[in-house]
Amino acid sequence: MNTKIVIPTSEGGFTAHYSEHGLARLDFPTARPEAQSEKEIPAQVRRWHRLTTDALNDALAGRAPRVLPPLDLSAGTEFQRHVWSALRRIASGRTRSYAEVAAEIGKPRATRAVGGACGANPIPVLVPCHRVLAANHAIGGFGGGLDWKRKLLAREGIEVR
DNA sequence: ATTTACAATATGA
DNA sequence: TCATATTGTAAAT
Repeated sequence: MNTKIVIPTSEGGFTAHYSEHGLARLDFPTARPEAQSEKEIPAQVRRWHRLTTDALNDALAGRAPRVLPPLDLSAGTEFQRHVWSALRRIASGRTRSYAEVAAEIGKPRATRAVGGACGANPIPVLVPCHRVLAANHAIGGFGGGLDWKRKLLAREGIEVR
C-alpha cells in the first residue's frame, strides 16, 4: 500500500513515496509534474509527510533537520543499509570520502561498492549521499545530476574544487 | 552462469 | 601518468 505525495520546495516539487513503514523514497523534481495519486491519504502518512516536508525544507536551507520521518529502507540490501546508516551520521556541513565511509562499515576496501550504494540511495538529501566526496575532495559523481550535488553542498557551506 | 560497468582508491611501474 | 586489484550490485550477454 503506497502513497505518493509531491512536496513543493524552493527548488521544485520533490516526490515523496510512503510505504506502510515510513518514507520509502524521495525523488528530485521532474521536468514534467507527475500525476499525484490522491485517493485517501492515511492520517499516519499525513503525519509523516509533515515531518518530511519540514526536514526537506530545513535541509534545502542548509540546516540540519531536527526530526526525520521514519525511513523505510527495506528495499536495500544489507550492505546498502549499512552504508546508508553511515551516511546519516555525517553532520551537516561535514564531508566524508568514499574510503572513510567504507572503513566505517568495516570494509575498507569496498570504496567502489560504497559508490554503488550511494547511487542506489532512494532518499537523497535526507540521507546525505551528497556529502560524500572523493578522497582528494573532488566532487565525484552524483546519480541525480552533479548540479544538484553542487547546489546541496553549497547550501551547507562546503567548497568543492 | 559470466562479464562488464559504476558516484573510488591505494599501490607499483 | 597509467594499469591494476579490490568490493557489492545491477545490467547486459
